[in-house]
Amino acid sequence: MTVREIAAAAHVSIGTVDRVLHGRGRVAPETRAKIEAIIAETGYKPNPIARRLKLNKAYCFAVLLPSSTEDSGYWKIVCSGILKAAKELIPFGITLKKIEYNRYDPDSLKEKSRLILESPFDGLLMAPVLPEASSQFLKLLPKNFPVVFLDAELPGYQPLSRIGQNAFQGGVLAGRLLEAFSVQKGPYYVISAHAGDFHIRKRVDGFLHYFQTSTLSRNIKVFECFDIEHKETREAFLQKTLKESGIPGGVFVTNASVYGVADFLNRKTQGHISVVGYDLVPENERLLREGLIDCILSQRPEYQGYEGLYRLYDSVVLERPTEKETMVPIDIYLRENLPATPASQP
Amino acid sequence: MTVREIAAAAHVSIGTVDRVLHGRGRVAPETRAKIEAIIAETGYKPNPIARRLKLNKAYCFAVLLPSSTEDSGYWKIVCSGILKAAKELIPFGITLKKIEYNRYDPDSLKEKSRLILESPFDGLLMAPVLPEASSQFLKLLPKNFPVVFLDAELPGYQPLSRIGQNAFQGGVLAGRLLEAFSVQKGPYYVISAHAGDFHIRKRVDGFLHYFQTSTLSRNIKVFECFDIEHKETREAFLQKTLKESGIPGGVFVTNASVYGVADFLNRKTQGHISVVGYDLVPENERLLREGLIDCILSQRPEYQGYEGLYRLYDSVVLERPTEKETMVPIDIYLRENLPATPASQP
DNA sequence: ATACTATGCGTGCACGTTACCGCACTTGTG
DNA sequence: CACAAGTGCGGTAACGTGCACGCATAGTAT
Repeated sequence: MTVREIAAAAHVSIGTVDRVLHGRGRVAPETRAKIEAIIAETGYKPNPIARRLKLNKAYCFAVLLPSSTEDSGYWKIVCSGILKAAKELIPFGITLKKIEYNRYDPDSLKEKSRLILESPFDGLLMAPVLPEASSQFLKLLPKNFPVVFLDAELPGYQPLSRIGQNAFQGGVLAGRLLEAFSVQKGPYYVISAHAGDFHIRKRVDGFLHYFQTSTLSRNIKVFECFDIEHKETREAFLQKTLKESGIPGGVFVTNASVYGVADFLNRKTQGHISVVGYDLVPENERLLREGLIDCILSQRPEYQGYEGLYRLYDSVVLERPTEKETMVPIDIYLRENLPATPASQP
Repeated sequence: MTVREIAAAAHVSIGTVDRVLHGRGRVAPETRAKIEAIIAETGYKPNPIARRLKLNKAYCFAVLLPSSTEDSGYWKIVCSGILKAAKELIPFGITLKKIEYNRYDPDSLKEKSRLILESPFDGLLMAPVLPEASSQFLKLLPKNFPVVFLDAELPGYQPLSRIGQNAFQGGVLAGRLLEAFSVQKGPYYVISAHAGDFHIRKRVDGFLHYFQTSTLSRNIKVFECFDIEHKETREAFLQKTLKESGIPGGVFVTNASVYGVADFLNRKTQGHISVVGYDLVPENERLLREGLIDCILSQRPEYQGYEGLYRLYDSVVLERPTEKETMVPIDIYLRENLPATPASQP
């Protein structure tokens, strides 16, 4: 079905059909009704290809993520997914305006926000890990501006779409896996960075919940380590913790910084302490392969980035309805299912 | 960059540029050289949107899968992914010709192949689970005809693309997980259906390999159960096996039929026997939730179908290069990370 | 000299949509 | 009655590509 066919069926010109379709200009009520009837009846949808060709508009999407080097390289993986999608979308007129901020510094986000607002853009892909600064920034955007959230959420703000994970359930699963893989059952330590983050808190809650509901009763201690990515700080913290609280049967680290903890615990102490952590960043993958980490939970960061940009494209360019919220499955990685492991036997 | 711009730069008309681009008609050598230089220099790529609009060709892709009801509904999930992609691709002129065959009957595949060949099609998406019949069918297609394989592979045939999993590694992982989750360590039974299938054999090999290389020495027995999807046959087989070989500490079922085994073992016998199996079909999901199955390995069937159709689209319609082989990660599902589990706490 | 062919290239239409211009005709106003 | 303003609608030029038709010019044969 084309505008031309509709025009023929209604005995009018395509110009008139166009006016009905786009609500511009004036059309006699009866003509309008006739055309609308034909449109409804035939289920006409404008050909997106012709549409794109004619409009020939370039779209610019802003991408606002924490720095690639932060969170142990987690955001770099998200970014690679975004760039993969962006590359595919080049012929369709999509360009990116990518800006990184410092996730430890709300002022950095504010500054970068200003930078973003300087030039116009048609959609925003962001990870709202700094709730307040993010909220403030979003207030500056027009109402219903297309925004896609990755990873985190922002209570009170309803974006076009959100891609993330059930963090509470991730914590529950971490509990289950730590219990399954640890040789010495408890005590378990939870080591948490970014404890202010909404979804990090949820992970801790989930972990505790697992041991509260199961018949197992384990001694669990929750610690918070500031600046966990900094080696000296981290090791001093671990040293102190082990000294004061003793050696645990297992440890759950709530984010991608688990490799530093596992490295310290399983290289510097005797025996093996089971370690479960989050996110398959390269360092974690290495330690998992070496057996210093037992298990990594993951939230498909590359997929999140890739899919996130496509959501914007679908919604803004193709004007298709998009899923409001997608929960990414919680992936479990052991040494045995690391991606691209050269199989021991082909 | 457009043909018109190239034409202007070379001081010729777009017709001449077109002849150079498509190698049709005659062009003076020096004119050709000049145009080719400009093309190379500017990295001109025809606008895929304008191209599609002009060509306005309808494409038909054939889909050849085992019946949706076979393999405990596994193929239905694959299919849902394919249909999701097909729906998205409707505005781009893609239609499907979907034909199911009986995976237990090579003659059925032969018959359906004939049916497919009756009308023309531009690409083929298939799961070559019946190696010989599949090979014979593929011989009838033109050389370099675009074919995408899902799930299985066909030694000796190089398709446009293949999406599948490292089956051997899946078996290794199954060994690791059964060992982790079983209360009573061994003996372990492997129950295998479709033992003739290439990748099912690989799973068994991987499982055995895990216990050969690890320091654990477990008693492992491999059984084959024909017609495992049929309840009476299955239960008779299990009855007999338990009687002759005793109660195992854990069981690995090499395909989606694991729910029937788990149901029998953990509902009809005392205590809990750990069960690890393959593929998150609805029945397996239910038993995992109920705790009768401990762990399910999965190969993202929906993604495989979705991605498979997009590979054909990318290659045939957009004429983009496609990845030759993609290994899907081996997903691990426990009760705690089942998709869309309503979280115990929001 | 005329007719004919080969060569190299320009031109125009089509794909379906959008956006705008402006023509007829009606109605209002003095 | 003249003129202006308002109303409804037709026509058409792009967007960039693909494809076919056909026009000049030059070379060759009759």
